[in-house]
Amino acid sequence: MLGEDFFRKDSRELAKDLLGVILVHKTKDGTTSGVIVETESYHEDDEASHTFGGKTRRNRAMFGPGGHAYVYFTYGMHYCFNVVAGEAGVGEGVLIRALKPINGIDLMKKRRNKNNLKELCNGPAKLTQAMAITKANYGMSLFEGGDLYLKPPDEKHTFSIETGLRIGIGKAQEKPWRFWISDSKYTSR
DNA sequence: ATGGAGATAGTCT
DNA sequence: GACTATCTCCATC
Repeated sequence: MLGEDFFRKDSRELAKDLLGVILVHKTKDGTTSGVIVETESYHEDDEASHTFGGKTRRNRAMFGPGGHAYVYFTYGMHYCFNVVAGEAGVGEGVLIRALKPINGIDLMKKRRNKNNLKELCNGPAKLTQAMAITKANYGMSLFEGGDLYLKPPDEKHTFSIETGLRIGIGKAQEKPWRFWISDSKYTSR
């Protein structure tokens, strides 16, 4: 499992470091996991960030210390999962946008009601559905032995990282703060 | 392959 | 009361 220090860095740096990392969630129905292949960074100076206007009830987890989960509910039906970055007091984090499924694929198919492997986790709200991440995971630590955690890749594999414009936001779209593994077939677009 | 509308509810002004 | 860090379905090309 990745330790606390891994998360104590700038959100843009963390967004790149999270690519290739494995996200694991254990539930009573089984365990699901996948390789992170697409991320987006958000911080306080970013007009599009939930933390841009300061601390509120909804975003308070992002102002906590790095390595915790920030889960938000949006569009009346979707959850999205973020990894909080940096030091306590700074509101920054990384949105996990897409995964390559590894374990618990049958469970993911059942939860998503889809059979195509590429359709299971190729979007921020899709992966939370496939892995059963909800507001119950809000604020949870990702490095203290809980059911939701991150671990380094099994094997050292090399890949190149591409950077580009963010997706699905109204403000500050022009900021190149989306990162993905360039040859992955499991990204959101 | 691409595009638009609708669903649906929590959060903030 | 408006907006949303989205997805799915159905239309048309």
